[in-house]
Amino acid sequence: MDIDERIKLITGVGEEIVTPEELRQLLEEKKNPIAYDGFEPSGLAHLPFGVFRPLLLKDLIKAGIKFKIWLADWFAWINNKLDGDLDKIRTTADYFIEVWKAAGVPTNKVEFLYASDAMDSIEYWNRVVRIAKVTTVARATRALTIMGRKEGEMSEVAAYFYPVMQVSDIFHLEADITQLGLDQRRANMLAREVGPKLGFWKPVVVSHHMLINLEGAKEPEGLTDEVSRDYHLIDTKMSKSKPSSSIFIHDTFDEIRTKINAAYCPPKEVQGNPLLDYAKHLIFRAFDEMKIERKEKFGGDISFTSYEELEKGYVAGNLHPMDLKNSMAVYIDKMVEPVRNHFESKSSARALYEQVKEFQVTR
RNA sequence: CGGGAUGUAGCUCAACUUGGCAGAGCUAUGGACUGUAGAUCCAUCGGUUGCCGGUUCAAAUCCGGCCAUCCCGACCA
Repeated sequence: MDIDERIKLITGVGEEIVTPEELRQLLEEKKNPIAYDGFEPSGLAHLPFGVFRPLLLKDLIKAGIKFKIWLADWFAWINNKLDGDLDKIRTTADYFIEVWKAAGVPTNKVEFLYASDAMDSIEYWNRVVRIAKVTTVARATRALTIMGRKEGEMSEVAAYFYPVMQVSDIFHLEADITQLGLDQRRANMLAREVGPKLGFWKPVVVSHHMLINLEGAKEPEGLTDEVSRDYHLIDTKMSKSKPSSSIFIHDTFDEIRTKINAAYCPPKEVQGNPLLDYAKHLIFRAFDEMKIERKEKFGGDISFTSYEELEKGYVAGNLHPMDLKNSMAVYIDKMVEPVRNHFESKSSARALYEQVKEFQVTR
């Protein structure tokens, strides 16, 4: 595969790439550059994690990327996920791996690493301190939004370890590319700034889209300061901790249909519309065509072969929200089904699922 | 260790001074209106008033003790 093809694949994954020029240069230098994404093992797997992420990964692997999955157990601990109980977090990490296997992630091409395995390394902490020493308190404070919490929710000094440790991870994992969600932008930018100062490299940042939650992004473009934009993203993204506005890989077809039906979906409007968001980032990434069945009185069946075509039809009013919803439930169910089934049929997977589900309830 | 403040519905808070059926807003749920959702209107759910005891016919309210959180100070560095 030539460089242009590889770039095309990676560009398709990145909603933002810093910088495209550096990406090209990297691909020219390395046949198999290393990329990573980190996850706090917290609750049950939802669409962004169990469906979307594996889809992106498929293209990255195709492009020759060597991918490292960072199970950020210590980070979940710092962030008080699952009562800050490291045992529960470790169990959830194992469940996460199981989700990915079920989702068809080739485990021979992806490396799973636990953060806690690196924590007894003096080099790691030496690096953390060096990063902390070239980072101002103000800068670290701004980066705290990567924890997905707002200012009032954080009161522990431990939070300040989070961004510097995350930057340290990048160099620990020897990542040429940081391929995380757009909400992790601040840590990655910090790494680019700090890397060269400390004799490391400047990672290329390929940030993927954040799927929006079922309630939609209703706020009318608060173009104010950067922090409130971060907050807006935190409020808008599909989050495991807000079950009512998320779809999980364990949801039955009926549950999916009910949730989709209750989703925010203003007619003819694209901005902040979760249904259009899923069509673009899930359906057309996985399928070549989206078929929509309608009764004759509503215009009869219709089919779209690209997102652009669908969006055009929606804006023009040729596609009613309810028809889109009905079809969406079927397609999402199709995507979730293999993962859901895996946890139904394989007993060891089911046991993990049951445990993690318990953690949710206890919370 | 000491001083102060706070603790009431899932969330934000009223009611405490002067004891008398524990309330509002938001959220949630259900209807109305829309061929979805949202918005709007209507209705409903929601409570061991942090815990234990005391005074009283009657305690969220007054008194005592305890617990938790926050602020300030001291001790120790």
